[in-house]
Amino acid sequence: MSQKNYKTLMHEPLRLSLTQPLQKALEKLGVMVTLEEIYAALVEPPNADMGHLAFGCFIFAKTLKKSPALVATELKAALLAAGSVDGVISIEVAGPYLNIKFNSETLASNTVRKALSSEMFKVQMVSDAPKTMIEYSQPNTHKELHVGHMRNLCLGDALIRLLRRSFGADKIISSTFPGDVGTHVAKCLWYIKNHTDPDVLKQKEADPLRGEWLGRMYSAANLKLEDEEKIPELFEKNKAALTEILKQLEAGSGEYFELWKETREWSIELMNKVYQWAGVEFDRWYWESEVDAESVKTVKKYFAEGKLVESRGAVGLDLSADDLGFCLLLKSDGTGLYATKDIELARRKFEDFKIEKSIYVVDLRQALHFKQVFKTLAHLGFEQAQNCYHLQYNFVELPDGAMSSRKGNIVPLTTLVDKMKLHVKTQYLSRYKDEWSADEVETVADMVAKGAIKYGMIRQDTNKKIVFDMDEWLKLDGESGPFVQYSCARINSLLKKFGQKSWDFSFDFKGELLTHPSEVKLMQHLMNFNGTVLFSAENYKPSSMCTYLYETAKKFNVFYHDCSVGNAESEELKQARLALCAATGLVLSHGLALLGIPVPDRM
RNA sequence: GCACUCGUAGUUCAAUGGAUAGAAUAUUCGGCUUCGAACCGAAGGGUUACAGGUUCGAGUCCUGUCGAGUGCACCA
Repeated sequence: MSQKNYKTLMHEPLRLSLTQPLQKALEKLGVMVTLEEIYAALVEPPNADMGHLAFGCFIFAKTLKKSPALVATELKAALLAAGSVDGVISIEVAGPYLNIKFNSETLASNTVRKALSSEMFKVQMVSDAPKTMIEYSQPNTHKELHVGHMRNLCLGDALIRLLRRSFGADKIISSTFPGDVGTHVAKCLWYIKNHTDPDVLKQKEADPLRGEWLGRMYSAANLKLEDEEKIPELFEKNKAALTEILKQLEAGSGEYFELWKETREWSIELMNKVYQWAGVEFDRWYWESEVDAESVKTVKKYFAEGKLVESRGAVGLDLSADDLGFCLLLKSDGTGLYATKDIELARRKFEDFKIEKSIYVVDLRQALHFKQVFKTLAHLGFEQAQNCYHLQYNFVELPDGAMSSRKGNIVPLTTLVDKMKLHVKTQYLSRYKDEWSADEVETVADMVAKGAIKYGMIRQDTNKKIVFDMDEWLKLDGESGPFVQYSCARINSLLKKFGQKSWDFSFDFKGELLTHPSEVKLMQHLMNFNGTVLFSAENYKPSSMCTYLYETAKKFNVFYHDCSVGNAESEELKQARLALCAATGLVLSHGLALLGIPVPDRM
């Protein structure tokens, strides 16, 4: 991982409230520790019955030459001797830990009230954040988008949102790098010109699904070419044809260039359609066709400056000292490669946006490629190279093996979305068919489908592959996006039932109201919202956010089961519980928004 | 051959070097005349692949072994 070149701030109020008393007590024991170190050592106990926060005494054991358990005992005594800490009702020694409990009023005013006032969602968590670009979604034109692309898209989008919240929106720039040139394009165009009825092509010009059709033509082209490969005569003929197409594309003229210009748009339409559905926007689109020619010039310039070497008639950089082999940048025929383009692209990113940090969301097959590129960039004198990071993720596979648009055995994105929506409508929303308008059913089905697909793509650690099984994906019980959305819908209907128009209302917490264990556990968990956001962003792990939201929803459902709002013992308690519901709703909806998942009013 | 990633319950997955390794799913049992059952509760299910090492402490870090996947010079 790249080095940390920013400062994290102490942002969580309850932890913060303990840092000074702990620092003073530790000072009495003869240990000097910064507030930041204490803040970092305040962790969550294994369960809320033990305490709401725990302080581990391991780090001082060595300096004091005492066992951590003894330090804990002495620290408790020192804390008590200094007087009571605001809001703290008990401090228990449990082995090396100090388990600390707060009263409900303190818990509530630092979680529920801060959520209701929106303060929780605005607090600054980082200072001096580096200007960072995240590149994600690098689809090829002339190929169909499938569920594998979705993992990249969901991951990248969630990361952008989490980073913007944690580091500041103005520091984060999103970009995409679609592949609109290359042999895959040539193959597709070859097939259309030579093996498709011109009338069909004409018809496609008016077909809203022409982007999808183009992708299928690419698969057909591959099958055809593989088929004809066996016949030497045809093999040579096709090879010559593809070379001619590539030549026309490079020259920027000819019938294939014209066809490329038109069909390229069809693919872009499809991309835009998907991005719009997913709620994804890019600050900058870098096209492969745009850096292609320039990248060769750039590399030639570096070669002329003596920064690159010649080897076996080609140009590149020998990285064998770093166990990275040879980074090839100019083929012996003088043309560039993938790495050539990435060098030029990186240069532009650094210079166009003055970024200090660059993240690439690309699958793990490119691990060596990016190591070579980053090393080469460093060699060429780019200081930012040390802050380049390849966020790799594993593929989405089918139960019977890898997906390949070349072979045509893919699950198109549209198929997954359509099946998911249909499933939600028939299995769940059909019960409202007399109550809801058809429009609402459609809108809600779409939102729930988004919740299921995005959550499913993000929840898993990036290094683990996802085996895509449609039947499994359609099961929406248990840990899933819709589970979290459902909890929001429940909260919404509760608030409506008891007269609150929205989740935004204020409530003044006084006295011990939310004391039921399920209420306390829920509040204790709400306390960790920002910490989880920051953790997810810093470690590029949107999956942690999924887990957090699932647990929040789970704890809410337990509270909902255990504590009645309508039949609360007093009006005060009822209001307090409503406030807790509303705060939970806000945390869930803000959290889902950070994953790009919408929240339906009801479902 | 070398490099990278992974190996945790029947299955799919969690777990900043920290307390008794947690969820979901499947199985079995229980809970709607009740604020939404897309929910809640209970039970069983584990030698964290294996062997060493580092330390107060290892699923996590290091070394080795085994297994799975992916890369490794003119494709992107």
